[in-house]
Amino acid sequence: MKAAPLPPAFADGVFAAGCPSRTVLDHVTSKWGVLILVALSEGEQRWSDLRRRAEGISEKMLAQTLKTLERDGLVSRDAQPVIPPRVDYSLTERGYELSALLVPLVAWAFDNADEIINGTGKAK
Amino acid sequence: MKAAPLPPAFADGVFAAGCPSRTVLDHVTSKWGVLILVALSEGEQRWSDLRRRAEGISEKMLAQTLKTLERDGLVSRDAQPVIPPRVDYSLTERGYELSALLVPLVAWAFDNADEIINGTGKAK
DNA sequence: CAGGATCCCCTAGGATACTG
DNA sequence: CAGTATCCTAGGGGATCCTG
Repeated sequence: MKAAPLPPAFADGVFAAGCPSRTVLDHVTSKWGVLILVALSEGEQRWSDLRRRAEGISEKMLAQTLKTLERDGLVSRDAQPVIPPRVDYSLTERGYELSALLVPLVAWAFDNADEIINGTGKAK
Repeated sequence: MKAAPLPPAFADGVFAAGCPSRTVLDHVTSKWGVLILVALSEGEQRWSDLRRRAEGISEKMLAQTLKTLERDGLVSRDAQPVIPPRVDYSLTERGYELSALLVPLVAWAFDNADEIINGTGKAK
């Protein structure tokens, strides 16, 4: 099976141990990173929305993931000074760009999950 | 920022705790899974090639990653009964399909890594 | 409501040595 | 060459309690 590989320009760097892309990939493809990014691709959402949306996520991990993504400039945080507090999260332009790549990946995983995990038929 | 979200059909399942896609995503977006898949998108490669290519990977993790991907039907293993041993790895059709989604992601990470990590300007 | 702060566990992942 | 077998640890990630 031959393929559409990485442009040769990337071929060097991407596999290098010290390449910053390693870090970015780690953040972005972390257990919850993907889900949060994809969830936000549907538009601005509140903390509690995300908490319920990404079923199974702990408060700690939601906070941590959000903070990392914010530092990376992928997610923007809008805290409103009201009581009770209200904080909305949304994608930055760059985050949106990324989510456009992530959404097809997640959709693919969803489509193929059954066959991959349960070996339900080889057809495709 | 509004977006091209997941088709509503996926919206439910993907975020559910028990969804098999969680497992698939974990395998595929694992630290080394992405790199191996992308490396193989360039064509069949030997164990030792991959070991050198994915700079920093340990033998243990290479073996483990390859085995998981093989079980998932994404990578196929071709062991030739010669001395010294020679084993080639390549993508299955499904793995190839997946790599087509992964390659742009890695390329994006590579392009944006510097600005994300070092905050080198906001321009794009 | 939206988190911080703590404590703790588990396992992904590294290092090293050995083998068919 | 292409792995397995062991041992070991950093930190990803969960549970719980606290607060502006």
